[in-house]
Amino acid sequence: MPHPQTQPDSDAHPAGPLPLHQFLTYRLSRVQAKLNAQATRLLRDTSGITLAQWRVIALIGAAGQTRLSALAREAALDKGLVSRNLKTLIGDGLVSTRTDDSDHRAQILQLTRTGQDIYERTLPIMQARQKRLRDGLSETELESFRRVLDHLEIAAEE
Amino acid sequence: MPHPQTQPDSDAHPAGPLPLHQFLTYRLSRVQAKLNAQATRLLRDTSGITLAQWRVIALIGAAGQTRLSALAREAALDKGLVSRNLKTLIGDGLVSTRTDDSDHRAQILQLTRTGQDIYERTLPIMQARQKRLRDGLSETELESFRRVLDHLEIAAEE
DNA sequence: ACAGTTTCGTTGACGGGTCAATTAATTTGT
DNA sequence: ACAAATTAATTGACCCGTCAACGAAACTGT
Repeated sequence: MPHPQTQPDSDAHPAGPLPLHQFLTYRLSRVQAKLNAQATRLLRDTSGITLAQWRVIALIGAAGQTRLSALAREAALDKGLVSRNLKTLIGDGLVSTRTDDSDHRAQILQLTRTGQDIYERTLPIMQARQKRLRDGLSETELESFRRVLDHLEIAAEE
Repeated sequence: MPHPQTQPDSDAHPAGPLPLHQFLTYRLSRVQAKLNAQATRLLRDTSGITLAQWRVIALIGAAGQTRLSALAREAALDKGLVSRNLKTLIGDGLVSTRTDDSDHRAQILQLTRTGQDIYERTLPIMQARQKRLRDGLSETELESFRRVLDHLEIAAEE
C-alpha cells in the first residue's frame, strides 16, 4: 500500500491553495523578491546603480567617512560582498579611498563629488518609494508589522 | 567646498541608527535571510535536502502529480530553477518522471517511494517550525502581518 | 623582542535565483 | 494541410550573497 491517500489521482489540486501559501516564510520571500526587483528597477532607471551599490553608497553617505569593516559590521553585510561592490564603485569614481595613517590595513572610505551627487539625488527617490510602500498602511499596522518582524528575527536565530 | 556637511568628520555615526534601518525593505530582507538560513540548517540536519529541493518536493507531494510548468506557474517559481532542482531530485531518486501520453513535451512528475517518505517525514517538521515561529504572536498580529504583506506585494508591482 | 592571536580587506568557490535563447512538441488560423 | 504562433522543458550566462581561506598589518602577553 504505497498510497494511503484519500483521493486517487486526477483532480488532486488544479488551482487550489498550495501548501506553501500557509507558510508565512514563503509569503515573505515572495514579497521580498518583488520588493527587491522593484528597487533594482527604480535604481537602474534613475541612477544607474545596483541595489547593493546603493546600500553601500547610502551607508557611506550617511556616515560621511568609514571603513569597510565598520560598514559590514554595522549593517550586517558580508565583508566580501561589500568589498566587491566597493571595487566597482571605486572604479566608477563614486567612492574614494585612502589608507588610514594609524592603521595601514584599513582604508578610509568617502564618497567622491560624483558619489555625493548620486547619494543626494537618490536618497529622496528611495525615501519617496518607502513612503509610497507605506501608503495606505496605518501607523498601528506598521508598528505591528515591525513587532512581528522582530519576533521572527529572534525566532530564526536558533 | 566639496563638503557642505554639518559636522566635519570624526564622531559621525559611531553606532547610531543607520539610515537603512528606517527602510522596512531592509529589515524585511534581513529577516528573510535569517529565516532562510534557519530553514536550510533544519532541512540539512533532518532530511539532507536543500530548501529549494524541499519546496519542489512539497509542491509535488501536495499535488500528487503535476508537471514542471504547473509547479512553476502556481508557485511562481522560475522554470529554470525548478528544472535544475528536479534534475538532482530525479538523480537522487526522490522524484520519478514519465512523459505525458497526451503531450509529449510534458513530463508527469511524482514522488517516488523514497520521495514520499521524505515528504511525509519532513512536512511535520516544517509545520512545527512554522508553529514555533508563530509562537507568541496573536492571531490579530498574524492577520495584520499578512495584510501588510499583501499590501507590499501589490505596491511592489509597479 | 617576538610568537601567537586578532583584525583588515581581498579573493575563490559555491549555491540560489533570474533572464534569455533554444529545441521539440502542440495548437491555431486560414 | 501546413505555416505561424504558442507552450514545455532544458540550458547557458550572469548577478547576488555566503562562506572559507588567505596575506598583511596590528595588537597581546611574556
